Amino acid sequence: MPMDREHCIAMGRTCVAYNLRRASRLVSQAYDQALKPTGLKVTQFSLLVSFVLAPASKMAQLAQWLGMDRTTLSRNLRVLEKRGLVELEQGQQDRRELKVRITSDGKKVFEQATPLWLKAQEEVVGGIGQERWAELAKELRSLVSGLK
Amino acid sequence: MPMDREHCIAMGRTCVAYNLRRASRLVSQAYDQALKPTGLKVTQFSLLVSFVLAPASKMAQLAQWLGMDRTTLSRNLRVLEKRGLVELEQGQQDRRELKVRITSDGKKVFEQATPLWLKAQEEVVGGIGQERWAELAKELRSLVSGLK
DNA sequence: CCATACTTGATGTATATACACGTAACGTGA
DNA sequence: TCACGTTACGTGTATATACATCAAGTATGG
Repeated sequence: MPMDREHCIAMGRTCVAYNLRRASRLVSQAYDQALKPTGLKVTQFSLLVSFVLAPASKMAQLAQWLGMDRTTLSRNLRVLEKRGLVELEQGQQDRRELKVRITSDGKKVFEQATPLWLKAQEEVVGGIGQERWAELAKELRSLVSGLK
Repeated sequence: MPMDREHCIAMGRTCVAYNLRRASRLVSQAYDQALKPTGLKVTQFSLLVSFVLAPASKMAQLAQWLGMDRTTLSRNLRVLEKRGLVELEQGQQDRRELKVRITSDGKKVFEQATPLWLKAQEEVVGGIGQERWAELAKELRSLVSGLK
């Protein structure tokens, strides 16, 4: 395998991991900046959204849905728990299970964060327009639908 | 700001940060898996590519190009340096500057990694096809071109 | 020449991420 | 009922990421 300049340029332009990671670094920074008044990072905001969508869901299930390792979700949850934004409850039938629920404090912060999220969203999407982003998002989901 | 189900579904489908982060988690896992025999993660492979492309470049410059915080690059470099894949050299004129150069060991690992990278690349891109990915990548770059 | 502002990179701290491995609880067949 | 495999989650460890802050070198106006 050659290591010449042309080859490296081609890899930089085409590598899916590199291009996605770079984009997500930059985009996450924009959202984190916007959410700063709430003390939330966009990762945490996304988790709150998923708890509202799927209340009292099991962690493994949630992790699968988020395309995230179980243990990653576990640790990300602890951060929100420490801040009192979510509660973990042991399952009734199966005592191994942990159900996650957003607290009233969590709801408050979430509602405070939503307009800030929207501002970041508009700023970022504004670069290419909603239609192009909708198409892009669809393609992205298609790209990763076969993985894992 | 409402917190109803519809709203949350819409946020999940449209949030740029969430969709990019999710995609990059899944994609990175695929590449990391493929690169495992080399002990490299795809982030490290990408760094090696950039050192070949821009030999002896300054860290701040490189970080800017990679859309990465200076301090992130600094720490990621240390990992490669510990493994002896890159060397850091103090600048001649400006003693603050650090120039990064890939070592011969680094080249060896890079050449070993390249066919494995290609395999992951084909697996991931295969899901949608090269043309659609090329278009997608262009849109992605356009999306983030205004940030930072 | 020097005080000061600016540049370059490193450190402290915190979160995000995943793999390998460990532990407790559940289910099941003998 | 109990031994064993399976399932659900946590821990240890390592890397990735960024912000706030610090230290040192450089540039510049006086």
